Amino acid sequence: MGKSVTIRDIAKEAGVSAATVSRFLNRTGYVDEKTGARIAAEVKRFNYRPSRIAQSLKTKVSKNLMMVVPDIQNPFYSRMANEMQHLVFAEGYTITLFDSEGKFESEMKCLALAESIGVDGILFASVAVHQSVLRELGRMNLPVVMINSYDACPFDSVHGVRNEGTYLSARHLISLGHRRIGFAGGAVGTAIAASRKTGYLHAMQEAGLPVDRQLIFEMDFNSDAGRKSGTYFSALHPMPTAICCANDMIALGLQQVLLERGISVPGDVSLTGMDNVRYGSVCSPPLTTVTNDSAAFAKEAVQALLERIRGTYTGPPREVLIGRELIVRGSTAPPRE
Amino acid sequence: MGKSVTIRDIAKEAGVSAATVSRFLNRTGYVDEKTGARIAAEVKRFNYRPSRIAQSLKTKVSKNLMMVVPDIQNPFYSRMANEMQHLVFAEGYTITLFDSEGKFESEMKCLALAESIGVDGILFASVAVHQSVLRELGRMNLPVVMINSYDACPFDSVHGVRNEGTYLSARHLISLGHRRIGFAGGAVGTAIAASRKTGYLHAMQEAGLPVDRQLIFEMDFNSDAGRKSGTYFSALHPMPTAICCANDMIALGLQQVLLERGISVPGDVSLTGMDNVRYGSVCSPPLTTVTNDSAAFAKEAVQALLERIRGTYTGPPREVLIGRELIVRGSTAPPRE
DNA sequence: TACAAATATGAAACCGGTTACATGCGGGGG
DNA sequence: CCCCCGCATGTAACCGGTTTCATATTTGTA
Repeated sequence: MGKSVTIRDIAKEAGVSAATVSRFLNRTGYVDEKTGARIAAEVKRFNYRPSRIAQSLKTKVSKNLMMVVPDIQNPFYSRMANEMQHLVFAEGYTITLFDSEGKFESEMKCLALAESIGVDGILFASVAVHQSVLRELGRMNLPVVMINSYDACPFDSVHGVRNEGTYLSARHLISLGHRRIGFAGGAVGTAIAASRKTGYLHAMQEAGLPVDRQLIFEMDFNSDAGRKSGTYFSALHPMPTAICCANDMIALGLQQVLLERGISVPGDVSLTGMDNVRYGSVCSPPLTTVTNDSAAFAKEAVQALLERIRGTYTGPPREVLIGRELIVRGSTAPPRE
Repeated sequence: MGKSVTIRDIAKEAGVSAATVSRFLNRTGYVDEKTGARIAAEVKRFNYRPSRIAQSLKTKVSKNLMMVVPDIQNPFYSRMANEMQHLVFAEGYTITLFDSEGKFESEMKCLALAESIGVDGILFASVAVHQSVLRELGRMNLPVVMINSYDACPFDSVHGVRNEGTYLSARHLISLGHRRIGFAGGAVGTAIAASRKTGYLHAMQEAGLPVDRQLIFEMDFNSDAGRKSGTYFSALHPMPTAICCANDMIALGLQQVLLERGISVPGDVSLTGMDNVRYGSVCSPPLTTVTNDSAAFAKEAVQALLERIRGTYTGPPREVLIGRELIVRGSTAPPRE
């Protein structure tokens, strides 16, 4: 940081007191037009910028938010981060980035950090919210918005409509005529993985289709897990004619294994993902998927948080649901007769 | 932020002065063991954390760095961001994220912001560094590390070996026996795009192969541009037997168009990318590419910056080069006879 | 034994803003 | 003519730490 020109320097140059400069800059209280012009000139001349740190100390408002994500490399979160940063910047806030890697110990550390650096609020995205995290958040008594965590919590939250994503993609497969539909799930034990599995089961039951436990393979939300599930499904026989994946990364990994083994997509097996990551549309065949509109998540979360911070809204916790949409691309087709 | 327990609260409870508490917590100056124990107990009891803001105001050290990236959604940068955040956190620093979208006006705004919030240093990644940005950075007199910007600058910098990436991939294509090799380039006018084109040209000339201007298509660093270049190249005849792309996103877009048109990869056309983004390995065929080790970028940049901040190094600007490696996967093969 | 050095602590100033309070001046209403 | 109010500005305290300086006690040593 180093030292820089202070409000008293400006005051001296303009021949007024620091209080007057402050009043002028913040448009709080009266200041003569002539005086203001002099101050403005000195501010410009010295390129003076008030120290946010000094301001924060006095006003107890840091204009800084903490953003916690489980994996900034995941396109869903990096998109969200991008959007959030721009939104809050427009409102004069900065964002301190913290990547928890989904580990609850890191989340705890990050809360301690948030407290010591003094943020005005927290945008908290987590795949599985631990009780002690909730307790700590409660104790801190800070505005918080929980993102994409399906666990119940006493804070404002924004997430996708529960179970909807895989419900939409599975229903799409069913409507194409598939009956033996597999499911490649995410990390067992997380609320989000459970929700995605439920969507699939719901679609199956609604259509009166039997659920074969052999056709369900659960592991994790990344492409490695997708490859493993590809190995699993391609060893089955008969293979399912379609596989509903809990997210795009799984689907991409799975697709790669199928293609390696000469199993055609969607000729032999149809595939659906979920999240609509950028790369799904660039693959061959491009992946049928369901949107998970991170920009909308960002917008709602930021808005809710700022309303809390500003006190515009003080009621009970609100839950914002982000709708989803099926995007049909090349990886799905009717089953071969 | 709101109000919280202060050092004087702790001091009062422990029956000492604030100065003693400060000395104890920072291990600066003498403090009796018994007294220390009492202080420690109160700190624990009240869950006291010193206010970073107050500390910063007095010490002029914010323990906060600004990270500027042109596109946090680009896997190269999100990986880098992830790595950087963890590295600096381990050293007690936080990161304020700023996404400039590659726009120089945003970069300027961000520097003003950096100055007012008072950061200890800047990790500055940019695809094309504008003169006024350099001037502003110079004026600010802050530790800076420039990342991946090939433009000359008076700061520490870390970037890939100039021209190396596409040189490696083009040479690989040549060694497979290709002679008509196309090039799909990035945004004309940026130093990085120029460097990648140069690598390709260098490999061609070294091998004594003619450079056909028809086989060079330059546009941008994303998959849309890749699709456009796919349209361009597939309309050519004869088509090149291989195309060297300036990055993976271009290659993925290009590959998609080729496959849509029934042009086989690598049967009809071999394809190389560059950056080794996660998704390249999941596509089919998986993409032959060149690493651009963002974790290494992060490590070197953070280390250089911290050395400047700590004054461990005070010499002239240093340039760290990150080596690259060819990764041969399924998208390249010898040309069909 | 006496004096210097080491140990232990507190008072108060300071960092750079904001803000409550005091003050002075000019004009309008009674 | 006096009083009160709106305007304009200054003084000083304050936010929560750190740090300098002073002071007191203990320890070490000549």
